[in-house]
Amino acid sequence: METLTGMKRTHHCGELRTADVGAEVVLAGWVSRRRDHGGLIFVDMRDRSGLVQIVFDESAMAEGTFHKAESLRSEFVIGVRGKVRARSEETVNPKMDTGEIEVVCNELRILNTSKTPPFYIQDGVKVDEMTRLKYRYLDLRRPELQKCIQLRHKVTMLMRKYFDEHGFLEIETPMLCKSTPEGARDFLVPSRLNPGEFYALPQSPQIFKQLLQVAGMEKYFQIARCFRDEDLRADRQPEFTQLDVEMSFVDEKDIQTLLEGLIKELFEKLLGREVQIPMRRMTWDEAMRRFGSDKPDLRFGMELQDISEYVKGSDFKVFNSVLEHGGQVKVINVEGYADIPRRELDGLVEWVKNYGAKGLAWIQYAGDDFDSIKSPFKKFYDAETFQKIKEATGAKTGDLLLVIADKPLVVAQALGQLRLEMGRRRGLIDPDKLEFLWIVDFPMFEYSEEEKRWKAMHHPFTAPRDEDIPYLMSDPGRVKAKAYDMVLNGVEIGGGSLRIYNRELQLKVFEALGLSDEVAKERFGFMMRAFEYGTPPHGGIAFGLDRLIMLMAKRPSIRDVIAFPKTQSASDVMSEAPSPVDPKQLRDLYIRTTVKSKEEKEQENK
RNA sequence: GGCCCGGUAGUUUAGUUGGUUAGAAUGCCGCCCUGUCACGGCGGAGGUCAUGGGUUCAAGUCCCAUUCGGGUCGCCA
Repeated sequence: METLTGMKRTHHCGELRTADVGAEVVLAGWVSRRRDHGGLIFVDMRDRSGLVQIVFDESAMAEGTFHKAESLRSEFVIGVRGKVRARSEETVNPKMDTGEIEVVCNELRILNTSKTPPFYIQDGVKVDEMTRLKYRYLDLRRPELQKCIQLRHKVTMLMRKYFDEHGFLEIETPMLCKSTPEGARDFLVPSRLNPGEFYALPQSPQIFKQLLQVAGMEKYFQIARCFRDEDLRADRQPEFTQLDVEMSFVDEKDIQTLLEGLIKELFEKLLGREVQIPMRRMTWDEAMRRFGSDKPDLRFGMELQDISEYVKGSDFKVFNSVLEHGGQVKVINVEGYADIPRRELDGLVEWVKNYGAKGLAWIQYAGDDFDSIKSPFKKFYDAETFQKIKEATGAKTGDLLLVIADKPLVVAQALGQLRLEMGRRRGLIDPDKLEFLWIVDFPMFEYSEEEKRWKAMHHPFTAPRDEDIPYLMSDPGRVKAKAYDMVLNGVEIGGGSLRIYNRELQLKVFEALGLSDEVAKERFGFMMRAFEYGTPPHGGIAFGLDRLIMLMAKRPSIRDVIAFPKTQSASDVMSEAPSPVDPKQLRDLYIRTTVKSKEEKEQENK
């Protein structure tokens, strides 16, 4: 094994160009590929800047050096001293950034060898994700993942600069916190010094950032790690990072404008994409009505339309019963798809059931006359009704209406999802578009059927609209909150609100949520005490950093922009966390487990 | 917790109604090769068919359970 002593790196591989021809350079990096022609060996050498071709010419170098070059294998770590040379016209490689030059080696040091890697270190490799995760440090060598991690760095650097320039202080908040079971499940941390008691890892720094406003910090931000012990998704990890912001003496507009400015800078400076500000705003009610979602994807139309008034009062029992019970009948128009295969329709009927709908109907306007219209409820209505629906929805001959009848929330959910699915299937979604918007006027509460009580839609510190305060107890469903989400292409990337800063109002909201004085005091007493000492009006927002970077990098999974992500079962296949611990560790923590270990279960099965 | 998809050389995979020695590509190893860039030529090694059980004369293939990975519903204030 050799060292770098006396060999100081002068350049990075990927940055060499024709302008460097003639220069004596020293490079360090990995062997990406080796092409051995006998007396002539080419090596594609890689560092984080890219690739460059190194030439080893037997006739033009020391015998020992050439011999060493023959022993090179994939992912060996090497140091190369050599001269940059222009390639002759026929040997230029237009596919490489450095393809017009090559480096003729005159000194080679093998700094480390490598086992043959389990997969190519190359973009676009088709490898099982588990293998990639097990060898994450190799996967991360691939240029496309290097770019993701580099982008992430640039994003956080720019965020820090932006907030610093706007007078914000970056302040760290504790990782060991008080557990507040309202909301997501907490990760718990046992306390050795306080037997039987537990900390929780923060689901977000929410309470602390509000207390920092009480503390007079006025403008706070943090790039904060958060933890939620819930099931994972392609865009959800048990630990994730959020850009957390809170400020005093502001209104919604101030916060939205600040964040619009940040997003604009991020997309323009890092991606060269223009962002129009101010962004459009849409109320939650409108978004649900038109798109069936509180995070509508505005890259295409196909809006939900209500046809209840045209189909009511017929002999069709399904619609009647829905309409009599406060439901609605809504449609989306899949343009030009009246000739949808019956098999696909049947598939969609099953598909919508995943989203709570009991079924799906349709109208196929296959031709201009009544005879050519196909619909499962055709026999219950006359030609005029179908004509009216056609006009009201703006459907044309050749179009397909997909119909869902149910309670408004179910219609929104199922038809909203169906809209997205049909948008994808029909290729209506332009992947290059950027459609930002703010969703505002969220409901303050949503009713939990499971728990038979009202729950905070955002969180219990969100301020209700002033005019709705009288209805907090009498009609919680009509209370709207001073809350807002930023949505990009159908993905919620950030959300925030103005907070309650009045102690009495906060207690009232706790009451509306069914938290008894005692429970509220036990969980949030320290916050209520703080609120007795001059809390400024304040509000803030949090952005999902991982999700934002995933979208910026156009990656299908959040895992691609996190250096060491977890699998869907929240484990790390590389380090094999979580794992059983030594019984002594548990004794120190006064913890006795009743769960059988994996090993014990295996023994039992045998 | 529910539903769906998947696990076959290092990697990506083929494998028919259950039937001979599980086939290919790539990677790997050896030899040859001075202009390749997915270099080429010749030769070679490499398989717990995820695990356990069952059906059968016979299981990669059929059945059950488990496990791991992925997607999703619930969940995610």
